Amino acid sequence: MPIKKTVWAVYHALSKEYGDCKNWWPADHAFEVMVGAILAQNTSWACVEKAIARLRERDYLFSPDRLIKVNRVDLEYCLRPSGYYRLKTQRLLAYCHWYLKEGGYEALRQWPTELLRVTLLGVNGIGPETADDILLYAFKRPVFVIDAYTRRLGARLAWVNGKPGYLAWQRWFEQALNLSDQVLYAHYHALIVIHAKARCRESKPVCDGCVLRVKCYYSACRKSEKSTVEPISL
DNA sequence: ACCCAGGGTCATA
DNA sequence: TATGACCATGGG
Repeated sequence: MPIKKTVWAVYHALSKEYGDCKNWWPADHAFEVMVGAILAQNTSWACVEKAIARLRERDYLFSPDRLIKVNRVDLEYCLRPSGYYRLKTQRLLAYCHWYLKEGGYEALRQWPTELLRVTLLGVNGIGPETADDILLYAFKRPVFVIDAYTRRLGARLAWVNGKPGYLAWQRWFEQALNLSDQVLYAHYHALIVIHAKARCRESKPVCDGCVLRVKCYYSACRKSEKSTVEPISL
């Protein structure tokens, strides 16, 4: 089987296992997605939800102009459960100021994806993955999100060689799928994360009569073991 | 007591 | 350009 076809095989297998992942990124509106994307940096979603709950209780989530007026200590208190709370308070405020300056969702939704992406990257605290989370789940743009799980999956299936950078990973997935589709990308990313968190121990066949298997990629390999990890045979 | 989380920035070499 | 320190709380 051609390597790139296996990308579709994995998608179909995971899709069969976990369904359509409807509303995997829970949020009432686009701005809430953006807040979640910043809070989720290197943090488990359960912790993010606690912070979101605190924000929602105080009715801070509805709009950025509400958020920037909040007392800083109060905002830090809300974000505490999500970790890096001082840092994330800073980042969230920086993001809100940029967002308002540019005219909010109705204005930004008109921007072409590439311009929106580079501008997002210019906001302090917004890196490539956070920017793509926002583009994909808030602005509904067809960008494939690359996170740690995606890299591990790609590495363990020997889809890639060496250590490509973020954009190279992204290009690889988008070209392998050969279909620029926001719904597909959102679904695939959700499936990768859900399957990782399931901590599936046993290798399992991805399709009938196909030797492709997916091992657990929840945690990173220890440095001492890195050289011993075998790529899954195809 | 570890290890890890739906990362990003900044200082060094 | 490529590592490393740092950010910080919470769950397994």
